[in-house]
Amino acid sequence: MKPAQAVKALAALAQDTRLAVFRLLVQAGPEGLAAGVISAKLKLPAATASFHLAQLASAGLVKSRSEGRFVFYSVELARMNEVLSYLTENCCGGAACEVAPARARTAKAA
Amino acid sequence: MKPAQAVKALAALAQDTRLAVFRLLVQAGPEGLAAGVISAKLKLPAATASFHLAQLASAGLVKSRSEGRFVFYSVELARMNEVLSYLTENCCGGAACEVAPARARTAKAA
DNA sequence: ATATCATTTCCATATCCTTGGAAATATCGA
DNA sequence: TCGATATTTCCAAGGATATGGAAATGATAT
Repeated sequence: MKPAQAVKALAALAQDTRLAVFRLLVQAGPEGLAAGVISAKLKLPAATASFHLAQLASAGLVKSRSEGRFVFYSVELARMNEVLSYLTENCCGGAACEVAPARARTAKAA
Repeated sequence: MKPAQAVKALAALAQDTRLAVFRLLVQAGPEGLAAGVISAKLKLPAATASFHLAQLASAGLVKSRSEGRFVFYSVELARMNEVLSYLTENCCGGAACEVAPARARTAKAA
């Protein structure tokens, strides 16, 4: 996963409404939820929900499937995994993140 | 970790320059790097680097320590861990995320 | 004290993001 | 076909973020 993709995925999750949508879809499982159900559950105007779902989809974090006039959205766990891997590999000391509870000591450097 | 904090941390990382700064600091290890070194390495104006460092600090992802007229920034791995935990617990099917891997390219694991 | 260097704050600008009503599109049922 | 329902696209505010020059702050050595 390239940094640009990681940034896009992180940005997709870095917003209250979208994070709520994503969490809802995680709970919903593989079948996902219809767009209308999502906007109803989160009390969002349809246009707003649609906008955020499009963002999440564009980041590869959710996928959509049409069923009649409904559009079901569900999470792409594989993508989420890639994001987590990216963060673990690039933004922690590798596996160190699990191990080091971070309590650095003072030192000098140049 | 509350959703609001998670959003803030994710937003801090969801920006090219800041992600680059953070990754640089991860590589730098516990001693961190002086603000000037960071802006030099990433070819950023001092004001810009300072702005992004403040964002990261405000999200709790980095901390700063003054040494003379230098200010060293270093990562807060514990915080990063919290973010990863949050994502794993809330944005995957719990442990399910580990189990459903990406068949795309899982080349570099640690 | 003063010149110098490191960093931050101030501020204006440009750009991107979010929101949601209204119109458009698509599907179903009768 | 018509009318109701589901969802998306269009669009226009309003708000939030990013950028970087310039001034302010803080620290050091001489």
